[in-house]
Amino acid sequence: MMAMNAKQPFGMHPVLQEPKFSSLHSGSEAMRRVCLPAPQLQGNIFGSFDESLLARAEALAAVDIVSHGKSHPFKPDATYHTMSSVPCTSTSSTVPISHPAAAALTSHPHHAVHQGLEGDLLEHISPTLSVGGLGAPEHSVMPAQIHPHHLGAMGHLHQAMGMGHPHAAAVAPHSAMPACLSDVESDPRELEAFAERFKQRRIKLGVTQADVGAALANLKIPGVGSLSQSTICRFESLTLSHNNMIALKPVLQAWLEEAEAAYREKNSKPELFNGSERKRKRTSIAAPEKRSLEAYFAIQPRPSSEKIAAIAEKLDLKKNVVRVWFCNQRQKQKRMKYSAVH
DNA sequence: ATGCATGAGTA
DNA sequence: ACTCATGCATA
Repeated sequence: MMAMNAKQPFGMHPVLQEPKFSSLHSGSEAMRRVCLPAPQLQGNIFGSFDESLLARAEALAAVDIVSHGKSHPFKPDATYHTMSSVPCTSTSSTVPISHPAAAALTSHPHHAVHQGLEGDLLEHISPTLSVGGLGAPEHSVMPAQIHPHHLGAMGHLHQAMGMGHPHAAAVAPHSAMPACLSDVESDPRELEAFAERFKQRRIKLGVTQADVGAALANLKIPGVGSLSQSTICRFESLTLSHNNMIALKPVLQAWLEEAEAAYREKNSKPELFNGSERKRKRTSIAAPEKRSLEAYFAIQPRPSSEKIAAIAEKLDLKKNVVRVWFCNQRQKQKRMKYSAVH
C-alpha cells in the first residue's frame, strides 16, 4: 500500500513559519494564572524540608493508591517498555526519513484506511470544500502536502481570533453590533454545546475525527492546516484549554458547515453520485512511580530542577521524563472540563 | 481516548 | 525552563 503520507515523523522542517500574528499569549496566560488556585505557600517549606517531604510524598503514594479519584482505579498499564534508553530527541540523529518519497511509501496506515472506508464521502466532500464545487479530484488522493506545519502560525491565528474576554455577559444590549468583532462567545456553555453538536453531526456525516482533522486543510483558511485525530477528539471531549477551544471552534464550525453543504448537494444531485523512520516509542511510567509522582505533585506542582532530579533518581526515571510529566500534569489541570470556571 | 513528547514563543 | 498547542503511539 502506498498511501500518501500526510504527516511526517518529527523533526523535519523547522521552517515554514509565518510571520505569525501576535502573541496574546502572555495576556491569557497571565489571566489564567490569576485564576489558578496558586498554592505557593509550600514553596519554601518544600525547599527546606524537601527530603522529608519527598519521603512523606512517597509514603502517601504508597497508601494513597486508590484514593486518587483521578481515573485509574487500577489500570494494568504497568506495561513499561520504557525504552528510555533511546533518546527520542528528534535531533535528526539517526532518523533517515529525509526522502519525502520514501516516507510517502511507508506511511500512514490511518489515511490509507480511512480512504478505503470512507474515501467516497471524503472525495466528494473535501474537494468540494476546497475548490468550491469544481470537484474533479484529479488525484483522488489526499495531497500529502496538507501539513505545512502551520504549527505556531495556526495557534497564534486562533488565539488572535478567539482570544478574548471571558465576560460577554452584559454585552449586546443593542443587537446593532453583528457580534463579529472581538466579542467571541467564549461562554463555556456555548462551547460545550457546540462541541456536542459538532460531534453528533460529524458522526452523522460518517466522518471520523481523523478525517475532520485532515479535511481542515482543504478549507484553505489562512494559517489553518490539518489537525490530528487527537486534537479533534479533545475538542469534542472538551479536554483542551479554554483558549484552545475558542480558537478551534470557528474553524471546526466552518468545516462542519461546508461538509454538510456538500453532503446536501450530493444528495440533491443523484445523477452525479447515485450510485525509516524510526517509530517513536512512548515511555510508560509504571503505576507505583506514577503514584509517587502524583503525591509529589500534590505538595509541589512545580518542583525545581533539583527536585526533579531528586525525584527522578528516587523513582529511577529519566530526569527529563519526570520534568515532562510535571509539565503535562500542570497542563492537564488547566484543561476545560474540570477547571472551567463554571 | 489518553499518555508522554516536541517545538515555538516567552519570561 | 516554562507554557501551550499539538501530535505520535498505544491502551
